[in-house]
Amino acid sequence: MLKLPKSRILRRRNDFQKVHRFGKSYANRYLVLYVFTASGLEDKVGFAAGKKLGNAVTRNRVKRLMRECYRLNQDKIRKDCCILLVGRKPAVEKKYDVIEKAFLDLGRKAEIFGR
RNA sequence: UGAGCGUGAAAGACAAUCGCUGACGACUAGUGCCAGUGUACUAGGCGUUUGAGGAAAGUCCGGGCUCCAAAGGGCAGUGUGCUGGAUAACGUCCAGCGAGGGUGACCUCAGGGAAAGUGUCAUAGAAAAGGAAACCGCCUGCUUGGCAGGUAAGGGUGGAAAGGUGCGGUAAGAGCGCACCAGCAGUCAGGUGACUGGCUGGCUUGAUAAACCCCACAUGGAGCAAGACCGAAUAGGGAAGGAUAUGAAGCGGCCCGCAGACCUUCCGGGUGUGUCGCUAGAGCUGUCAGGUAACUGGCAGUCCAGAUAAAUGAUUGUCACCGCGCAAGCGGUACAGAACUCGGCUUAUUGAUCACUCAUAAU
RNA sequence: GCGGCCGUGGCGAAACGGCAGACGCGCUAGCUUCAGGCGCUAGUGGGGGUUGACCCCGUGGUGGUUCAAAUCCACUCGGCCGCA
Repeated sequence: MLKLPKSRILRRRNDFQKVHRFGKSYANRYLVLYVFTASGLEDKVGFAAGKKLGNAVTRNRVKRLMRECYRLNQDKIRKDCCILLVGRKPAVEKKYDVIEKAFLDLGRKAEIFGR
C-alpha cells in the first residue's frame, strides 16, 4: 500500500534544520534533495517550498506534487534514511510527470533506492 | 451597428483509480484500572460521511469574545464631520440636500466654523489684510520739467487687489446716490431636517482649518501569540543593586480613584512545539408582512471545514467554452488557499444577464 | 495577529509647503606625469521636443487639499525590520 500518513512527515523545526545542515544534498533544475542517515528520523520525509516560488497557492501546489512523488515511489526507497525535498523555481510551471522524472534522477544519484 | 453608463448571476461538469484532514461506527493489537464481564487511552487497517473564497488577500475601519481588581471620573491624545434614517457597531449602507463635471445615461465631493483667537500667503507688486496702500495715470494748486494735496474709475504685478454691471454725480473720483445681480443679516412660508422660495434692511466681510485651533459627537488598553487546564511550567536556586505600610510594582500617556508588597540585572540548569479555547452563528435556504430603500419582523426547513512545517490533491477518460488548423489534432480555461469569529471598505481578477444613454442608418 | 521604517541623478544620500536635485562617490574634458595613479580646475547631471536659447514631463503609483506638494491627506505597489 502506498500510504503516507502525517506521522511520517517531518513536523518540527529542529528536525528540518538537522537534515538541512548535516544531510548530503543533491540538486537538479527542479528539486533539491537532502539525505540524512543518522538515528532518530528513519523512514521520514519533509517537504519545503520557499517564498521565492510565489504565493501560497503555488507553494502548496509544489509541495503536493513532491509529496505525490514520494508517496508513489516510497516502496523503492531505503528505510534507513530521512529525506528532505525542496522545490525550486522552475518547478512551479511543470506538470507531475516532469517532477517525478526529476525526483527519480536525483534518487538514483543519491543512491536512496534499495534493492 | 458603434461608443458608453449602471447592475453584478456564476466561478467548468461528470466518472474511474490512488492518496490526505476531521467526525461516527464496529473490529484487531498494546497499555492502565479491575477477580472478571467491562471500561479508558494509544496504534492500525475497514466502512459511512465531510472538506476553501468572492475576494479566504491587504489589514484600512467597526463589533462579538477573552484578560488586564472593577472598567469608574477628568485631562491629554486620536478619529469622525451637510441632513434624515438603517445597524450590534462603523470611516459602511440607504434616501435626500448642496457644490462641481459630462450632450446624456450618470459620476465625483474629509461637504461644520475664517464675524473666538493665532499663524502663513514665497517671487513680483505701491500695497497681501483693518478700515491698509499713491508706482504710472487722472484732477487741483503753486515758487512750473519739480513739489504739495485730492483720487482706488484706468494701467501695471500677482493664484488672489478690498463686491460686479449700468446710470447719475464730481475738479477728478469713490456705495457718494439709485436700479439690477452676487453676498450678509433679519423675517415670513414650505419641509422632521440639510435646504428652497418670497419680503425687508444697512450698503459689503480676501484665501487657507487634508496650518494650529474652536464646536459637536465617539473613544480605557491589549489582542486567540487573548486566555484557561494538566504540569517540574511568568517554577524553584545563587549573586549584585534598588524600593518599602510615611505606600512598591500594577490598572502599557497623565491626574483623581482603586489596590496592597515587591522590583531590576547577571549566573547556571531543566521542561511541551500538550489539551481546551475551536466552531450553532447579528448562521444559511425558502416564504409572507412592513418600509421608497438600506433593513426589520413572523413562520417553516436546515447544520454547512476545523488544520497547526497547516488536510481539500495527483493521474486518466468523456463532455462544455475559447484560440490555431482544411482536417486529424494541439494548446488554453482568471485572480487566488480558511487559521477565533462576524459586518463593511479597498485591491487582484474571468465574466454573463438586465435596464438605460448618445451617435449613425433603416422603417 | 500586532507594530514600525524606507522608496529622490548610475550609487549613497540632503532638502520650513515656495527655483528639485545640496553634499559625497561616479562620469567627461583640461592641467600635472616619460606613462598611469594621487592631486588641482571646469563641466555633465533623468526623459521628450529643439541646432541652441528655451519649453513640457519627472521625488514608487493614482487621486485629492492648496495660488503652489518630494513635503499635507487618502488609497495603493514594492522592499526591510521587530514582537510569543
